[in-house]
Amino acid sequence: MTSKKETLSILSRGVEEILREAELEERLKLGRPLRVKAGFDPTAPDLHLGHTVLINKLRQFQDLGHEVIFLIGDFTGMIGDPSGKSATRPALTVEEVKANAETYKEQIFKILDPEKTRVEFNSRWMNQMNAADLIKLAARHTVARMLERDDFNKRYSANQPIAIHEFLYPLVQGYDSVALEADVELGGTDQKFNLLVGRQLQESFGQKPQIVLTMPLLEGLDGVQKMSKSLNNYIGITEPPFEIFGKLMSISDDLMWRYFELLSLRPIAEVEQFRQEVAQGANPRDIKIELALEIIERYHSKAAAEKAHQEFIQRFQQGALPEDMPEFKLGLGKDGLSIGHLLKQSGLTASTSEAMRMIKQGAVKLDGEKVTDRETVFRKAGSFVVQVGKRKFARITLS
RNA sequence: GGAGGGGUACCCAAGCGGCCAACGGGGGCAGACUGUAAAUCUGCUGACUUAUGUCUUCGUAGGUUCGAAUCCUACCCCCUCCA
Repeated sequence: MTSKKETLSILSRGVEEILREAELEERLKLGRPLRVKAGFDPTAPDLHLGHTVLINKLRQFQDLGHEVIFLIGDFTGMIGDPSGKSATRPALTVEEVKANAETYKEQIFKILDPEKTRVEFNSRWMNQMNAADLIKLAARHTVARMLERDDFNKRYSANQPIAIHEFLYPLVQGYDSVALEADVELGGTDQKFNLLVGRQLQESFGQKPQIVLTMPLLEGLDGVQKMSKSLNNYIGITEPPFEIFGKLMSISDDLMWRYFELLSLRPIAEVEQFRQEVAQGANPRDIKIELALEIIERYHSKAAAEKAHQEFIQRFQQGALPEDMPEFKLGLGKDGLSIGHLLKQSGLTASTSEAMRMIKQGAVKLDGEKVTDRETVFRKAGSFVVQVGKRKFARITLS
């Protein structure tokens, strides 16, 4: 059995804010499993490591014996959200939501225990509501309080439009907590306001207000901006192991500690141990390898992690060629094939112009030999390996 | 409805008749250094069998001119102020 102090330290690891911590302590003392809820948008079922920060936290609750509710916001997803941000969210069909939900499950159960996870859809209770119910719900909150939310506030004072229904989203999310009688709700820091609406609504419905736990948004591979697909600074959990390995190895040492804190399930003491080793001169690279192994093992398998590690060593420490690389059979034609066209046709460069640039920069190798002559023309049949930069390879057969 | 400002390459942003394939910054890519680190330095960053060559690009469509991202006309879109 874990002691109360330990429990709290596990649960507060990496957390941005707990509202309110005293309440959490108190509720833990009740000795019953707490209902822990986290909501997910049904539009983007492709999880990356940034999303897993929150899910990891759910897992920690689960490990401590609490009940985790993975809530899919299909009701709101089916309405769509035409307002606010730059991109309009498209309304999803029932089928799409279902398909996305399945994908979600597949992915989250690599972290969560399916036996101990309750998956819910908020359409279950929201579809029961009629207009009068919704208005009654809306009556429980005020415009002034809505305007406290940062982005509403900014838009309001900047005279930018706020559609009425935008006020309804926090209400619906908050009502989810009422419907589920949640004890705890997790969310990203950007969700703080919505989570607090949940607290307030619960209170107004005579429930004990949920404890709100916000998780930081994970920095992406660049170490600065939040991890997101559109910024292309992410690691998807379904990516091939070797890719994940490589991406993790290329993060900065500073970022590595951040990732340990938020992505690793190792005890903090162990991470502290690593820190000390590095302080005493250990190569941070080797610690980074530990991180990469752990993460690949979770989303793939131990064997896959080992294999990625081996391949990494061979590729980058011993300079070996990758095991599989794309193969191309190209025709020589009457006048032979120029190097520029070869690179373009094999997809190693986007255009012959780019091919020429790459050669000029010394990035192109033929069987390990740097190509210096941009006008190289192949006239004889044969087979060889072409490399562009550090990562792009292809086996070419000319005939 | 009225007045004004603006739309330039992946993003920001100069240019306002020729020297503009378009300054500068960011991002990205490549090279050096390394631990595929990070940071730093250097180069590249429209396409075309690379050529002191051609073609396409500055919201869209036309026009003026030997010549336009730059001037004119129409249209579309965005922003600010007024009603």
